[in-house]
Amino acid sequence: MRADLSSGDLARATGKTVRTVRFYEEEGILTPAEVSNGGHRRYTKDDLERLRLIFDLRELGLPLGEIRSVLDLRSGCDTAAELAARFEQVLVAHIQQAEQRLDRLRRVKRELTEALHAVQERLSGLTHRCPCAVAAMSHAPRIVRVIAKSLTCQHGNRQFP
Amino acid sequence: MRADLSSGDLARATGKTVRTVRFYEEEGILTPAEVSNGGHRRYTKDDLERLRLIFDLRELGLPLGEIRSVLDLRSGCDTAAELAARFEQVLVAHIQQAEQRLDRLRRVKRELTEALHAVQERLSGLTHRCPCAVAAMSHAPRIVRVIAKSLTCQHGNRQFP
DNA sequence: TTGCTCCTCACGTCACGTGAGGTGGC
DNA sequence: TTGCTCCTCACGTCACGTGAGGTGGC
Repeated sequence: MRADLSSGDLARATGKTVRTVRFYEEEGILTPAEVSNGGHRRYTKDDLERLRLIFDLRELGLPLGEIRSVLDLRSGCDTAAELAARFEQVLVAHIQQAEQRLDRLRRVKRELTEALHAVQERLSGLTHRCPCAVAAMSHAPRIVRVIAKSLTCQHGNRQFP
Repeated sequence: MRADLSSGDLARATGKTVRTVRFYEEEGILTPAEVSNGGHRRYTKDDLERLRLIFDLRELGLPLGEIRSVLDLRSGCDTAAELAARFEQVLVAHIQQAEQRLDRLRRVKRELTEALHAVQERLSGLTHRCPCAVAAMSHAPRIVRVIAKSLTCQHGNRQFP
């Protein structure tokens, strides 16, 4: 397999920086396939795939140490069967991590969306063109309540400028 | 409103550490409602809500600087209408952020799930009880391909121990 | 009075970012 | 030969973690 990708190519292909690629090398999780006489690194398509996997696992919130142990799954396994079992174990654990993150993110997105709708509905009425009116709603979304605490208007008991 | 929550209460209620709460105070985004004579902080229920919002926005990947500007939305707005407009703008932007994160996470989770199924299916057959057999599949999931690169077995051209 | 919690420094860490100054390669 | 990319230090930063040593409050 040809090693014809530079560190800049990896950075462009993944949307990250050259520094990040270099840092992963310092941490021992992505070694270039070749290094030229002048010190320029050369990577293969497989290295790019490995890098993409690293970013995927980072997206799940895994620290580099855990990612290293996933990538090094083989060492520490004496038989193919043991490797297969550990592989399955790792996959199940990280799918769970992904689910938990997804649940939290979905909840946050739902709250923000509810806030947006509440703000848009209330502000389309002409009577109260101030967010404090939205905050006064029963069951106003959290972000509306919190932002409203740090402000007031003529309808409240403090003054909005 | 009674300020009867300690920093430890906030930590317990959110599942984070006291140090994090203190750090947010250092950064000026969560000030205790009261401080006792002996220096002990006291927070209200509203402070807890504010803290929860901060964690929600952190979940979206917002840095503390941006969170500060969201919480300080009021300052810099001269009229209620301007505040409402900015509020809407911020909500739309952060809902988009959440969608992008959700998309990436869903993709990663799907890949891990496909990998798990591939590993389980292939390994239930008795012919090839080694993950290298899974990696040989057409369109094997990325994590399988990458892990397989750093290992081999009797079926490959290198040796699995 | 006894614990448990809380306090204040202050240094450590993780995952990079950001120049400064110099060289390689199509 | 001229740029553009890549290189190596090396210090900075962001969001906390982690003790050490001391005090507060039900």
